[in-house]
Amino acid sequence: MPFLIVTFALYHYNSIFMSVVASIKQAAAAAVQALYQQPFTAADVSVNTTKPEFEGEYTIVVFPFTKFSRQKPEETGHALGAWLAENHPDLVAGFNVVKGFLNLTVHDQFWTAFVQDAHHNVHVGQQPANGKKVMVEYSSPNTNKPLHLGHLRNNFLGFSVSEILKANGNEVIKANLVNDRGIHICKSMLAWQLFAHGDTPASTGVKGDHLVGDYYVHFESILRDQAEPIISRVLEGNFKDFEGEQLERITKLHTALHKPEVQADTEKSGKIKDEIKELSRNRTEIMQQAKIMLQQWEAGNPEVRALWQTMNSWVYEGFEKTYKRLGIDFDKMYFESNTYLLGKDVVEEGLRKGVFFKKADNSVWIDLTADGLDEKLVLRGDGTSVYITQDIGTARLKYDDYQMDQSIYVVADEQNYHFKVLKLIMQKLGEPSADGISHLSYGMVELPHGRMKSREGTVVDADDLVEEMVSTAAKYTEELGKVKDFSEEELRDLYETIGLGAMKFFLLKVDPKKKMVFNPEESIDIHGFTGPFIQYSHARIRSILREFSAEDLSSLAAYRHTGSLLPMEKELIKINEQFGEVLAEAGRELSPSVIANYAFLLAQTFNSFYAKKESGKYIYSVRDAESEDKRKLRLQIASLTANTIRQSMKFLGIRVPERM
RNA sequence: GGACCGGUAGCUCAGCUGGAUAGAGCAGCUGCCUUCUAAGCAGCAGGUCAUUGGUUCGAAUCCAAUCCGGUUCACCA
Repeated sequence: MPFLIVTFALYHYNSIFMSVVASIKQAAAAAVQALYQQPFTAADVSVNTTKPEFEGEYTIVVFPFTKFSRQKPEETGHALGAWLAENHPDLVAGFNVVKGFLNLTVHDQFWTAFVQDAHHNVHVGQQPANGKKVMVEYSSPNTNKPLHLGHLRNNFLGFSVSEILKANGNEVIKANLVNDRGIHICKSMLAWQLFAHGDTPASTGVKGDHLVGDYYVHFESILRDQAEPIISRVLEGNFKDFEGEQLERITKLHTALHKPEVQADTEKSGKIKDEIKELSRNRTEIMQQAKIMLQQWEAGNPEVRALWQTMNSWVYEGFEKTYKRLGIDFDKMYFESNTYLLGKDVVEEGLRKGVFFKKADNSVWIDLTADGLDEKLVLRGDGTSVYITQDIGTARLKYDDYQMDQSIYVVADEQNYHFKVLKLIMQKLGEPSADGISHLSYGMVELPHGRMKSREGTVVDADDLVEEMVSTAAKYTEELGKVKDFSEEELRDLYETIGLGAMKFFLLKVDPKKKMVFNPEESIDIHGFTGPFIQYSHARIRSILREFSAEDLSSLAAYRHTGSLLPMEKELIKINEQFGEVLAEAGRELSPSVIANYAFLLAQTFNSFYAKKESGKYIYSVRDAESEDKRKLRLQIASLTANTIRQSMKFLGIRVPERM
């Protein structure tokens, strides 16, 4: 019979302990093997938390066992419960069976041992190193404009997932692939050249990324002005702005637009109009100039390169400030100006291997129709790269740099198709990095009135938003007046902690794959399922602990409660004990929202514990506990809860204050 | 049209590897500050889990079909 490792000795914070749920599962699997000689593993056992109306903490569903027990569910439950109570008396103190559910009462000693060892353990719930290396690429901004709301979800997700993976024992490399070249930055450069009269961040006092972004906006407005007459000419049937292939295309579009079936279909006609717009924009003088500038950049024109260097450096200075304020960091920066030519050699190899094929115009393709996708271009006829070519090359570069087991791309769900294709191509090429590629796809952040559109000026700027969140936090805090003795510096730090906490929590509490609506009023809320609620709960616990001396608190490490536990004492310890499982699940699912939900439950449970009143008395009072033993136990529980809240928020990238 | 994602309370979301009477927060309504921090707590009210069918001891959860919303299917990045 396989013996089980469920002893108190395991509860030492530098050793790996098994969670209660895992222990129960393993014990139950052993029970089934012993009682019914069935090969049953822990993973096959379904364990739930016991509903409050029944006695016990965890419940084993026994229906699956009745197949081979050949007994009624009740009888099977009793047999299983009796076996567990006899063979694991340390774990199972008692049981009852209701229909097909075996409710187990975990031995109080299990809980008290956990509190003793975990209450001051800053590594609670974490896993030791597992030897796996994971790269998380996130943020990946363009250098022509400042970060916006969409980037915030990306940044917080990427950072949080990285921290969660670290806590699960992985070595994590946080990477940022900056899109620092291309037509977009040339637009900013050109507009700056034409209109800035030499203005710099230093001369204007404008943050670098915003200054560059302002000229991008300037470019776009001029482009709009120049494109308008061309568009109207086209709509009137005057194509004098076009020649060659473009003329052919625009003529076709114009004809199509006037077909009655297209006129009736607003979606179709809208698409055609969009294409006409796009073609017209390309014919404007300013766009032509920008394109020339891009060619000069590619040819290495020293003046263009110098301007590019300068303006990018302004942007990086701005980004640096924003990242720092957000509490976001990276281990490795990649720049597209270094990677945009990569991938062509891989395509050559693929061509030789027969993974790709050439068309008559010399363009290179891959046929993915067998995989339910389309044919996909990987190299243009003139030998230049497309988006995916770069990504193929960059994937190889990253792997050459780090040989990681997994490479996670934090990118919005618009690009699901792209990453599916990328992984497939890498697999067909037999690249060692292929199987580790995964796309952490997240839904777009929308505003109450719809999607953000930069051309319509509905983009929410990240810096502005942070500023607004922080000042709102300041306003609330001042109204409550609880920290009047704080210094200027302490106050500023507190406002940052709360404002950013509210924003990060708001963006992380929802399942990443769901698109979300960003409602400014709700995101600033501090009540209910919010960051500040959890921060407040932490501050309150710290305030309780502050009543006790350092000696009092340090003596807790040697204390183990031996009496029985009251219901909410047990409940709180139980929830704290689940943190390890929660952290593991968040790692498996790459989902910070799992932790956000957990942290809220924990804070909420503590608040109930704190406020529980019977006949006018606070029955879980720490200070006025009914005995010295209970006082110590509750100090441990309070300390444990503050610790778990702090840790869980840390994995979301959110700080918790001592007072607020 | 194909592929992928979503549809759970008035609103925003948990729950989805099948388990007991579907949970939170917000908004609405009641109470509770001579309290270890009321940014809190306790309670009331609010549901055809998009629809239909199937699988089984058991379905919000799995399967199929349908309906609605989104994204995508560029020699843009």
